[in-house]
Amino acid sequence: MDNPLAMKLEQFTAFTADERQRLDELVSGRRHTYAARTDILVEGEKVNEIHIVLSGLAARYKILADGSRQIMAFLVPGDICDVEVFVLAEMDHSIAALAETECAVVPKRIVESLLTESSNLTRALWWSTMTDSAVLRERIIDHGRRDTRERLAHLLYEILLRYRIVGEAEDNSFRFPLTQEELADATGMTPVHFNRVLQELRSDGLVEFRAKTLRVLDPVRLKAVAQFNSNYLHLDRTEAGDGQVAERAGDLV
Amino acid sequence: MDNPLAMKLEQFTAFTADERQRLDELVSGRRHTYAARTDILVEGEKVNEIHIVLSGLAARYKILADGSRQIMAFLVPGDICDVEVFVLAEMDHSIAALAETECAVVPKRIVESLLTESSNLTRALWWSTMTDSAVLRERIIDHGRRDTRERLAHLLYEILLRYRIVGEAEDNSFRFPLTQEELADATGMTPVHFNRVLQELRSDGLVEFRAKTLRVLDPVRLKAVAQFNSNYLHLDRTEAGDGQVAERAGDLV
DNA sequence: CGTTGACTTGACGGAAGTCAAAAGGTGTGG
DNA sequence: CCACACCTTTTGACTTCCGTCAAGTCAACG
Repeated sequence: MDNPLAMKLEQFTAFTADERQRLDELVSGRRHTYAARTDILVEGEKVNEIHIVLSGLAARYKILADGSRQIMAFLVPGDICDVEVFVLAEMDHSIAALAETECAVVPKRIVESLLTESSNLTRALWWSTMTDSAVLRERIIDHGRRDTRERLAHLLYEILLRYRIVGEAEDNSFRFPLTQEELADATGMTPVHFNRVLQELRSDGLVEFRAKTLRVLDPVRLKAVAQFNSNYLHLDRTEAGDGQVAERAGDLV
Repeated sequence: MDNPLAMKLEQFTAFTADERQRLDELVSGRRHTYAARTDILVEGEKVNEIHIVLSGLAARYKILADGSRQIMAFLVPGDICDVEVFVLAEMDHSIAALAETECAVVPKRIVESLLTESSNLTRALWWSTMTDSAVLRERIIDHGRRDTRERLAHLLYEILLRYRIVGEAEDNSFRFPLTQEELADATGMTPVHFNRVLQELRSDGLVEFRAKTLRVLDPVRLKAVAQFNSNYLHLDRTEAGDGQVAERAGDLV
């Protein structure tokens, strides 16, 4: 099986055969499959393993007092659910599997020993954490200063790139198994209004979203509508020095 | 002079005399004072030092194509502007001093060597980074699912706690030198609407904001209005085992 | 005393929320 | 294999919150 974590981290740096093997060991140990709409981690939980998404789709979320939910981030294959376990006492938010989701479950001491052995892997993990933060910041911009149409376009374009990186959207079409209500919870809209905005993007010929599959029909115009600038995803791999740009994300960056 | 970085990190763990001295060295080297409304770092810049805010107030922001600005985070004394320099090629957003702001400017190799020497300091830096992410997530919730009144209350209460941690808001009152327009850019409102929301909080006897000073008149009710739960700031210092809870933030947590 | 920048107020418009119901899909059990 | 229940998506009518535009006040400062 391919290793989405390694595929993602290769956007940052090249690995030696040994490092690559370490990354493979990381995802080839214990695994757990979470059913659709079940929690992987809940707010307040003390965690002793890290969870790496291998397939499926998960989301960080919080439920407020009035029952409303905000999804703060999506976790696609290759994403790590809980790097914070190394230093934080307990989860400050929950993570749910939106569809059936398989995770590698790695005891934190395994990761710790791996980090002391390879500074390159340590740096790759830092890179992953820093880009996760950049994605959160971009979400704040989405909510604060982009109208709902731009906001949805921006989120979908980002998701497209992230799926491309792990090789799951070769033809700009990928399995995206969630409901409009869940996307509304991520974009800060009501389901009703979300539906109207989605219909706009559809009738403009930008995207198609049917049967749990998202197809981006016109990436160039979608990117323009979103005023998307991919710099915050840090896909340029400058260290490599070979001028190679975001291999798998391709011309969309 | 006191060391706001150390004060903040002590919320996470206790330091040995040696570690404490290392932290003091960190802020006692080269310094730079930035005038109000000048950039500390700009998007696209390649950075080779880290900047630690010692006094004043700064903000992470991005300007969009239509000229609107979104402030994604405030940087108060003790906050680090750019941990990402260790792995990211260039800044994906800008940081501006909102008031006159003094920063410690530390070459990144100094920090790197410090991190290899003390795993406790490394963990403290991780804690700081992870809580920064948690703050970003909370901002997403603010924008996505809280109305403007709750959103402003939430932001102000968080800022109050963060100033208390570094010893600058003993009496729930602190210097907060920015304009309503800047706060509007942080809360995703127009200046006009921001002004009305602020007036509401004022007339409810919750806060006072005059002469660049914010005074929280009724922290208990402000916290209730914001539906504030401080868990995401991770001020509990569980490792210490002495049951000591958020010393300087005190009863507000 | 006039200029400037920040704050405030009012009137109005529009984007998004709310409420309610209908239509379309999907899975399950009889 | 159909019927039913249930969930998701869609549509319509109405409301509300917030943005927009414009003018006016106020304090600081040269």
